[in-house]
Order: sequence, then structure tokens, then C-alpha cells
Amino acid sequence: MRKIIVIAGPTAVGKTKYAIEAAKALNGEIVSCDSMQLYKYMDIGSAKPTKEELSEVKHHLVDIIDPAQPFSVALYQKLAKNAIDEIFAGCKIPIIAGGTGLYLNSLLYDMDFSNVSKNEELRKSLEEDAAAMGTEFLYKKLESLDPKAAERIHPNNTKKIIRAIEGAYSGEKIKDFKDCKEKCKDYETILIGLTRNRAELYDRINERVDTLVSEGLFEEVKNLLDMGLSEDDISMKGIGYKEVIGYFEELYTKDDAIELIKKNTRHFAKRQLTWFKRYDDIKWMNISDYGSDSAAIEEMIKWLKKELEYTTKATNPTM
RNA sequence: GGCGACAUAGCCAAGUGGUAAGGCAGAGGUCUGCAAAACCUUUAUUCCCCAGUUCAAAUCUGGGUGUCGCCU
Repeated sequence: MRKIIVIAGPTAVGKTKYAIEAAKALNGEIVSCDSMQLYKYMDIGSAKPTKEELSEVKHHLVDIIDPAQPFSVALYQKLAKNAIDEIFAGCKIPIIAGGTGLYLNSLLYDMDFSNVSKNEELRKSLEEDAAAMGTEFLYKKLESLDPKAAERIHPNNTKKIIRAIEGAYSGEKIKDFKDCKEKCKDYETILIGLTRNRAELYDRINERVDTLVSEGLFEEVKNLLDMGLSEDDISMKGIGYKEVIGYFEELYTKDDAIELIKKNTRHFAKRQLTWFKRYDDIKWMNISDYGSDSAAIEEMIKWLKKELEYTTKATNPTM
């Protein structure tokens, strides 16, 4: 069976570098699994790979959509699967790299997004109901429409309640991920999780935010606003973007904005780790345990090579 | 040296006699179409120290220590 490599991990752990080294060593191409690096013009805040890095190894799904366009997991799944097929067609190994857990799930599991697409008008009217009558009102509505969904969704989680009602109205109830945890059968997955000791990871995050600022994060956000984007665009709700907008709106000082970005990024990294901990077949690599990046990369590549060979033999009875 | 105010978790704090609010940070978690989103759980056997009053003290009294302010 065809094999893909997945390199997951929290933000600022060093995924970009590790993925590129793996791709170079194993004749691979990278498929980004990052909900922000997809957007054009959002280079600094999303910590995209540099031009040099992009030229070293072919990257898919970076810099491909306009930040004014809405995006969703369903579309990601489609684009990523196309990219994976394309890479296989070129006889190379797809290396999925990124930290967006839900997007990754759409590749690892047989998640079917074909049924209920979003209904803008319905969402809007439900949001108005929530604002006017409170989230409890919506929750009660969901309890009568789809009691099973109501059971697993917390009464405070307006967003998920709305999505579930949307599904119920369309006749196709939103599925519970737990009910269909079938692995995707298009390929076999070698899953590696990069991490670092928490304190070290947080230090790296803080340092990286300072670097992004010195590289011109504030100017980048200003340009995006000049292009007509606003805080209402999904793309502008990313960490690093929304906080800078808050500064431009004079909600707080520049230093406070920077501290806020650091804090939100740390929280985000923690949530990412929580997400990846659920994968029981993930091979964790704590980079802090190795003396240097090069040592860790060497070890990672050694392991990946072994896995590639093993799965080949295991799945090919003629050998 | 004198006078005054203050001292509660890593930080910001509420509580002024009835058994330690809340927020932030930290930790853990949930996840099927905005996911860098949204949401949930958790954190002081003890209130600077010692003694006293009281059935009962973070709260009242005395002493000590520390910080800040003012005066000389």
C-alpha cells in the first residue's frame, strides 16, 4: 500500500525544518496541514516557510487561497487528497506537515463531509436568536431536533450548537467523530509527533513572536487591512492578526498586543498537543532529549526509513 | 528617629467575627464544514510571624517583621 508520512506537532516546535529535511532525505514533497499558511499575503504572521525553504522542496497547499475567501475542512480534505495523489503520481512520498488537528483528521480518517454544507442564512438567523434569547434557547432547540448531538455538545458552545442545528434541519445529522473512527484506506500512514519540553517550547514561542514583529508583522496586517480585509474575515482571526488589529483599534498598546500574541500562541500550542495526544499510533519525538536539531533530525530520518521499509515488506507478500 | 497606610495562591485581588469570591498565569480535556476557532474541568486544610480575646479570627487586641508614603 502507498504510504504517507505525517509530521505533526505544536506551533514553533520546528516542523518546517524537520519536514524539509525529511523530504530531502526521502525524496518527498510536502503537503502543508496548516489553516493559516494556505492564505496568500499572510506570510509573516502565519510563519510560512521562507522563499528559500519553499524552493528547496516542493510544497503543496501553501499560499493558494485569497484571504477574503471562506475556507473549510471539507475543502482542505479535497485539495490535500488531490495533492497526495499528484505526489504519488510523481513517484514521490507525500509528507504531511502541520498543526491543524481537524484538517489532519480529515486525512487520517474516513471523514465524510459531503452531506451538510453550510447554510449562511440559517446560521445568521440562529446567531441572532442566540444573541436575543440566549444560547440556552438554541440548546433547547437542538435537544428537540437532535438529542444525541445535544448530549455531546456543551450548552455554552454556541458555534457547535448552530452547526448541529444546521445539520438537523438539512436532514443529515452531524456525525459524532467517535462513531466513525475508521482509518482512511487510501494510504498507510507513518505518524510522527514532534514536541519539546514545555518550558523550551514556550521560550521558542516567545522568541518567535518577537522575530515576527521585527520582520514586519504589524506592517503586514496594515497592508491586509488596506487591501480591504477586516477583523470579520476568517483569515484575520488567526493569532498574530487579530491582536494587531486590536492594537490598531487602540484597544491596548503595542507591547500589550505582542504579549497577547505570545499568550494566545502558547495556549494554542497546548491545545495542539492535547489534540495529537489522542492519536494512539503516533510516534512521539521529544526534541529536547536530543542534543541538537541535527541529531534529532538524523534520528527521525533513520526511524522513517525503517518504517518505510517495514511497511513495504509487511504489505507486499511477493517480497 | 516620628507618624500613617498596607501585608490573602506565581500575579492582580474580594472578603472587616460564622468556616477563604473572582480574574490572569499554570495544568488537564472536548472536537465531523470559521479549528490559529469554539467550549469545558481544575488550582490556598489557610490569609507575613508570635501571643491574646472568643463557642468561632483572614477579619478584633498587643507585640514583632516587611513594604510603601509622609514628616523631621
